[in-house]
Amino acid sequence: MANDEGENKEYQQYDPFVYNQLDMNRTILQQQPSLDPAFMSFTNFMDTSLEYNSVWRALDVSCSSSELISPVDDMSKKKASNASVSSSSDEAAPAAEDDSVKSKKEEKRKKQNAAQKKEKREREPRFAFLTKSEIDQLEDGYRWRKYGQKAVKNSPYPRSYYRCTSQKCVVKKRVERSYQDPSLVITTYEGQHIHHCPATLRGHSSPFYASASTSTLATAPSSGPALPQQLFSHLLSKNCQTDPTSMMYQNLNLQQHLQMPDHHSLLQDLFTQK
DNA sequence: CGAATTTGACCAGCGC
DNA sequence: GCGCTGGTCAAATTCG
Repeated sequence: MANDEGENKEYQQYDPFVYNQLDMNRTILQQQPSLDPAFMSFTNFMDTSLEYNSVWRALDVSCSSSELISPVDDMSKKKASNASVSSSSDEAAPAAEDDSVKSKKEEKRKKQNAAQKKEKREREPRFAFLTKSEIDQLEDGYRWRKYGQKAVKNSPYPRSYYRCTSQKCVVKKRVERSYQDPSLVITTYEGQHIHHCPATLRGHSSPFYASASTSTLATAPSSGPALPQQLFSHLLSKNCQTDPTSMMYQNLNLQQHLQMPDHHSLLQDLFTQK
C-alpha cells in the first residue's frame, strides 16, 4: 500500500524490467498479460521476442534443476538472529508462561520490530519479474526457507515469503501467482547473496560463474540456470556481480541483445562489463 | 528426530 | 482512532 510507494521507487530505480510503476503488484497484475512496451517481464520478453530455449542455448545454458546442495545450519542461524535481536537478554524460559515471561516476550518482540523498522529504511534493492510456470517454487540454485504465507488482496492465490537459508545471508524472496493469469508466477528478490550459489559449488554447474571468471564463451558447461530466476540469482549474487547498478546495466543490455540475432554478443557484454 | 512447512498471531504503516 | 494490509515471528505440525 503506502509501503509500496516507497518500494516502487526502488523498483523504478533498480528493476529494468518493471517500468513506470506506481504499485508494483497492482501494475503487474493489471497490465498482464498484455505486453505494454513500457512493461515487459524478462520471461514475457523471452516468450514473445524469441523462442525461450534459444536464449539459453545462445547463452550456452542447458537446463538443469535440483542442483541444490549445501546443508543448512538453521539452528545456529536462528540463534544468531535471536542473539542479534536480544543480545543482552537470556533465552526465554521454556517452562510455564507467567506474566513476567509474557512481558519479556513482548519486550523482545518490540525490540525485534524496532530492528525491523530500522532495517526497513535501509531496504535492499528489489528485483521483480514474471515467470510462466505451473510450479510456484521455482528452482534458482539457492536454498530457501519459507517463513510465511499471506492471502493477497483481490487474489485467490497466496503470497509466500522465503528467506535464503545460508548463514548470514539476508536475501528474501516473495512468490505469488498472478490472479489474472494463473500461469504467471511473480517473484520478487530482495537483497544480494553474500555467498556462492550452492548449485555452483557443486561441480561448476553454473556457466555464469565459469564464464564470468574466465570469459571463455566457448566453454559450455553441462548445466546451469534453467529459469530466469536462476539467471537473476546468479546476477544478483555478489560473487557474480557486485552492485545493482551494474546489474541493471547488464539487464538492459540483456534486453537489447535478446533482440539481436547474435546472442554471443550478449555473453560478451555480460561477462566483460563490470 | 531434526529439518522444513504451516498457520495464527502480532505489529507497523497508511488511508479514511 | 479504527480498519485494512503487508510482513514477520514462532509454536505446532508435517515430512524425510
